Amino acid sequence: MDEAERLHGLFMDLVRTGGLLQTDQTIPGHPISMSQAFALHELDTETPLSQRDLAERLRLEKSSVSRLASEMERKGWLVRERDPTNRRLYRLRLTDRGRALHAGMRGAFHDQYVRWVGEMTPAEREALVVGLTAFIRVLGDGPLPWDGAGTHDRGHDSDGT
Amino acid sequence: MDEAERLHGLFMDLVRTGGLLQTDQTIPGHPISMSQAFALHELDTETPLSQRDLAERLRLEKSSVSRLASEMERKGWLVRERDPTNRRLYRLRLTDRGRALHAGMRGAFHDQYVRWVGEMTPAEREALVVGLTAFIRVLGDGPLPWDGAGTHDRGHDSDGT
DNA sequence: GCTGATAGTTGCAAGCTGCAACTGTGGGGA
DNA sequence: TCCCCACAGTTGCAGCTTGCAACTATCAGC
Repeated sequence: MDEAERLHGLFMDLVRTGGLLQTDQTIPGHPISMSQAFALHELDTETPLSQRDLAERLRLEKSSVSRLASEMERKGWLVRERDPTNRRLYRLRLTDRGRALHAGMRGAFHDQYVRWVGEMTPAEREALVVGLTAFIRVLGDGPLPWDGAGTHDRGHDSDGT
Repeated sequence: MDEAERLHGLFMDLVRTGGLLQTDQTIPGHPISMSQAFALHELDTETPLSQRDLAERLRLEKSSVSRLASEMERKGWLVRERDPTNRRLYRLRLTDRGRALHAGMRGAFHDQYVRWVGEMTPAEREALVVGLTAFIRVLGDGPLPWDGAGTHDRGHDSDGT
């Protein structure tokens, strides 16, 4: 079996074991969706992003991000102030509350990560970091297979409709 | 920065770069959802599973799997025959068509995996396989942080409702 | 035969997403 | 200066998937 094959299996397992199919992923104790959590992560920096920027990073449609940001603002996790230089743009900035939430989440996850890391050998840890880093680098280069990058029109219609 | 911290960042990147936030993930050329694709993967074995089994592996609610299986049957990818020994159970079996679809998908992905693997050094490839294998092993042991495993009732309501 | 457990189904509501159409702002050319 | 186009963001709409709860069917044990 070649390495590509093995990777395929590994990722299937990862998604399966990680329960990544569920759509309601929330963080224990926090009524927050996956997207919101990632937005928190992306926005917890010095330089404020625009919604367009955020959409790009999250790989979401601008309208989704619009709603996302709106909801997060409603919850008091961020503020949307217009960029004085270009009033078309928003400058999304986390509030203290937003940063605190992010920190809390990080903490909660940290424990879990420590537990996981603790169950791996040093060699495995090292391998995971190295391998994953490389993989993400490679991932970022080309288009993704599920981005419709390829053949949305190949002949064989395997559907039974 | 400790290793847990680094892992956290890596997984954030993985989800982000992998575009795992989108919900409409489909395979190019095949009108198939993520869950269906994984079901195909799980069912493409010798021993037929019951819907309950499939639900467990996919970490989905039985009702979701019921609909999933029903839809896949409608598309002609599998048949649901009752287990003669226990007629409460279904025995989900892929049809030839279902297996062919799975094989086609594997093929399509294979190309992508080969491309990815091709852009990594042998050491990185090896590391990814080793690290990911270990991680999945560890993942499978304990509960997942987003399974509501913990505190759905901790005091501090960070929500602003 | 009755009771309780288990597998699966269905009604219902919720959440998130993309697309298309629309508003508001900014920049450049006539 | 005025007009037209590009770009950021918003909203209406429909689609898809999910979980929960209530219900049916089957089976096992008393």
